[in-house]
Amino acid sequence: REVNTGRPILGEVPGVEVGDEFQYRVELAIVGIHRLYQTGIDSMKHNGISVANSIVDAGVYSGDKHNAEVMIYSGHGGNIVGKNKQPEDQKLERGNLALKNSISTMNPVRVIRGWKETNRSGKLVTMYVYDGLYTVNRYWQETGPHGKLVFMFELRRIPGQPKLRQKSKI
Amino acid sequence: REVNTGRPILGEVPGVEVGDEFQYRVELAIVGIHRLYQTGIDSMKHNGISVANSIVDAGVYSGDKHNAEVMIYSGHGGNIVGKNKQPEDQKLERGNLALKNSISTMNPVRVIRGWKETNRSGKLVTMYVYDGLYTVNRYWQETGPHGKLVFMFELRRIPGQPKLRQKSKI
DNA sequence: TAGACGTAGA
DNA sequence: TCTACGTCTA
Repeated sequence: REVNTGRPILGEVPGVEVGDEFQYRVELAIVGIHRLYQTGIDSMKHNGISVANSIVDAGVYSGDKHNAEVMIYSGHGGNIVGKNKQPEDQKLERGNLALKNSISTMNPVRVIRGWKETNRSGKLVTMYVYDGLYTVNRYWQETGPHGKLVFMFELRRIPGQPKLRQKSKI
Repeated sequence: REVNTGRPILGEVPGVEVGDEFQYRVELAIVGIHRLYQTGIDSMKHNGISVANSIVDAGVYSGDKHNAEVMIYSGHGGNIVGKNKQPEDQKLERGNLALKNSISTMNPVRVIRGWKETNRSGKLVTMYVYDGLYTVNRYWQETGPHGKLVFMFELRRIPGQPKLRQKSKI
């Protein structure tokens, strides 16, 4: 089967339900809930402007927080993670701009959460779970640990969706 | 299905035949003919020394040549491809050392060849084909276009294998 | 911890 | 052309 069948989707993706788990980013791309292999913020043109349609929160940025209703998500860029790169202020472009635009358009954003766990082979694997639809409430800038500006986005889970309950481990 | 079931294999991999085609590097890892996602040279310990068990020739290095019987393959390291990196002399380590060791052990090395083609959707995709088993005959150093030393390996296809004939396009 | 002939989308 | 919360082995 080909990766990325069809156009990017805003909102619910047919056949994918809250709580569905995946092991690889490529699976997210195949089922269509997040097309990008590495990038955390996926975006698309909607009525002429770029809006976010999905994000992956792999829990790698210290500023990120997640509870049942509200999550705080860091923008990308500025090489926060990168090794031998100089950190820079994040810019309001690409995914960051898309997330900002989604505040006014109030479009649903799919949220996928990732975490690490040890499978029965004793191997550390990354797991991803589809958390459901969120809207973006607001954004601001913070100074990161490296002294450079980082965008922060607050998202709120759209009410009425099934509660997220992790399936049995492996 | 998990990536990398079992231990690395030297020589033929059950279920994989000359001419079998793949679209993604991850598929090579899954079937077990080349475990590494990006690295061109896969190696393993055999009788205590590191030998090469498979290589992927994606045709990206100008020094590489391939005909029906003999192929010339560049070593890795030195950031030949990298963008904003300074090129360096390649070192006789990792995959380069493994390929050199395979000269004296005369162990079979699986060769996978890659190329780019346009599918019917008009999208440029990379394809890989399993070419069969080779032995490493000799190696030497050359000065690359960037003025740094590059290892070159000459491999010869083991006789008696089916001829490689590409399957029909898509 | 770092390296590697990856991938797709902007 | 370049970015990106990848993913593996050593």
